Parts: sequence; structure tokens; C-alpha cells
Amino acid sequence: MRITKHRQEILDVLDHSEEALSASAIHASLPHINLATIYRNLESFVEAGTITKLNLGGEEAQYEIQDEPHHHAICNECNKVIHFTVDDEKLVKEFALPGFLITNLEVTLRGTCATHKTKTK
Amino acid sequence: MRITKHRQEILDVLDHSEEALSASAIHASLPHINLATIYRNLESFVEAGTITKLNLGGEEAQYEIQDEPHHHAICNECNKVIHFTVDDEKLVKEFALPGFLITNLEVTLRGTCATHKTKTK
DNA sequence: GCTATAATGCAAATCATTCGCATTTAGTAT
DNA sequence: ATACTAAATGCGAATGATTTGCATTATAGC
Ligand SMILES: [Mn+2]
Ligand SMILES: [Mn+2]
Ligand SMILES: [Zn+2]
Ligand SMILES: [Zn+2]
Repeated sequence: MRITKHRQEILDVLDHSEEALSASAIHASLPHINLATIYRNLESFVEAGTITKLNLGGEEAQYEIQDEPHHHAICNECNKVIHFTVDDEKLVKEFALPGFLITNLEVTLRGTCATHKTKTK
Repeated sequence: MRITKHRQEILDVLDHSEEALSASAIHASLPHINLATIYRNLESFVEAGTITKLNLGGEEAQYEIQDEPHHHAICNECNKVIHFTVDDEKLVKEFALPGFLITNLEVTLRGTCATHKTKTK
């Protein structure tokens, strides 16, 4: 995969972002890059394992830099995403299914974040 | 929610299916029901908690009857879905995040199913 | 610098899902 | 049973995210 100016810019935007970003959000930060190019590059990065694609619902997919493996908790009220880690190895052993070789574990929590907890109660 | 003939048919199809089905798969079984109606009814069932909507990728959403809560393992080779249960309560305690109230836990495993395991090796 | 190949821009195409609106139906009250 | 009202349906058109075809341009190696 060639190292182009566009690709560096896209990675930079993701690197400096606390949250996962959609293709259109990235495009908003980099309007000079064609949206189709952003999609193509994101796909390349996902294949290369540089970034992770999150399908958190029927809306746009979100992309984030793949630092260490982690999971997500999403607030039902504000859609805020919290990143957290667990002992993946331990869980993989715990979830062992006969005949199924686990290569990836994904835990998604839904609920209410700190900000909206009190209001909901 | 009214109990219409169409709604009963849709639930019947889901009931008799081992696997989760997409809206178009249901439409293939019930061609006399308009696809838009199928989508509308599936959405109503999800809201009512009768069925569960699975977003397992960028493709079509899948729907399944909500018997007991369970999770899914998807084969990377053939997209076969295996359903399994874990001790949800135990995990919810284990995953406790400060300030986040968990209402739903979702575990998704990716890997290789029994059928494709040998070939891949 | 020259070349082969991959990357990009642009517009058009896809595809799942949703919407608007006229028509029909279920459930309920007469 | 009849009438009435809100919900459900069919149909086609609209949406919105993502992809694709193709001509043009940039990258990496020689
Ligand atoms: Mn994350
Ligand atoms: Mn299932
Ligand atoms: Zn929140
Ligand atoms: Zn398989």
C-alpha cells in the first residue's frame, strides 16, 4: 500500500480524535479529499489492520485507530461511546464453543452513561 | 399493536427458522406481503421486544425471535451463525464501568466454524 | 526522468431502508 | 349487524450510506 498524502491525513485525523469517526465526519475535517477516496482508504486500512470498523447500529459505520484491542459501551440516551478493556484471553477460554475457533471477541454494552443516569432515574 | 394476518405470518416464518432472517429473506417466504410492510412490522416487533435485530456487518440486518437472551459466533468463511449463552449476570458484574448503567450485554465472536476449520488449517 | 501500477476525483449506480399518501382493515362503539 | 376511527397496507418515490466505472494523476522503483 502506497503512502500518500491523503492517507497520512486520514490517519492523522483518526489519531487526534478521542472518539471513533464516520467517513463523513472525516470528510468534514478533510473536505479536499473526495468522499469516495476516504471510503476506499478506510477500507484499505481495515484490511491492513491499521484501523477498526465499528458497526454500532443501522447508521454510519465508525472507524478508529487500532491501538490495543478493546470494547465499547454505548449510551442509549446520547450515543456516547465509552472504550474499555477486559481480559480477552480469559473470556475466549470461557466462551469456548465445540468446533469453533475464535479469532475475534467483541463485547458491546448498551445502557446509560454517567451524564444521563441521574436524569433517567 | 393490532394482530393482523401479515404479522402472524411474519412471526411464523421467524418461529420456524433456525437462523436469523433478513427482511428480504422473509419477503422471499411471503411474497404477497409488501417489503415496506415487512420492514414496518419488524420494527414494531423490535420495539415490542418480540424479536431482536442483529447488525452483524454492513449488509442486511437480521431478525430473530427473542426466546432467551443469547449471543452469536459468526464464521468468517461461510457467515454461519452459532447461537450460544453465557452467564450474562456474571459478566455484567465483571464488566462494571464507573458511572455506566448496563442494560444490555452483547458478545460477538468471529472465527472459523467446524466445517471450515480443517480446510483453513 | 521514464514507466508501470496504484490512487484519486467525479458522477453515476447500488442497495437497504424509509416515507408520503391514497386505500383497506381491525377493533370498538352504536 | 352497521358505522366509525385509528392503525395497517401497498405502491412508488425518496433517502442515505457505500460502491463502482473510468479517465486523470501521483507514487515508487529503475
Ligand atoms: Mn474504541
Ligand atoms: Mn440468535
Ligand atoms: Zn449519555
Ligand atoms: Zn464456516
